[in-house]
Amino acid sequence: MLTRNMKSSPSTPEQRILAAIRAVPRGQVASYGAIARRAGLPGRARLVARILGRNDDPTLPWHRILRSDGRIAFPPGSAEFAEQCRRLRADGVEPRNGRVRLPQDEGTLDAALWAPR
DNA sequence: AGAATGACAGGAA
DNA sequence: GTTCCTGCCATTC
Repeated sequence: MLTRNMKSSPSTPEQRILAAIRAVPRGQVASYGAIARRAGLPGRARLVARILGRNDDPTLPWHRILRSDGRIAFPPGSAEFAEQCRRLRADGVEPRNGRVRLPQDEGTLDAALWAPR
């Protein structure tokens, strides 16, 4: 088997974060912090942001990731902001003044179901 | 090595 | 319910 790094984890933090993002179903959203949690990296919300910024995979549902208060992370009026609104609507999610309603139990139930092994 | 930066979070005002 | 301010983490100057 391809053990890339003998003394580090089987999958890189980045890999797990990307997996957690891909796991968010259409019509649902999640915060940066929630993604980090599900990836087994609590407190690394800003790492999630960094990954997304560098990401180039068009199939990645990046638009489903929002700030903890449900607000879109891009500056209002920016092209990316508009694009994210558009893609959210395509998912059936209606952004209200740049924000959406996100799940109330992001840190509890999800964390349990996504608990790293 | 120290300071600045960023697709953030959480509690205070 | 919002806006502000401070704390955090990792990366880049």
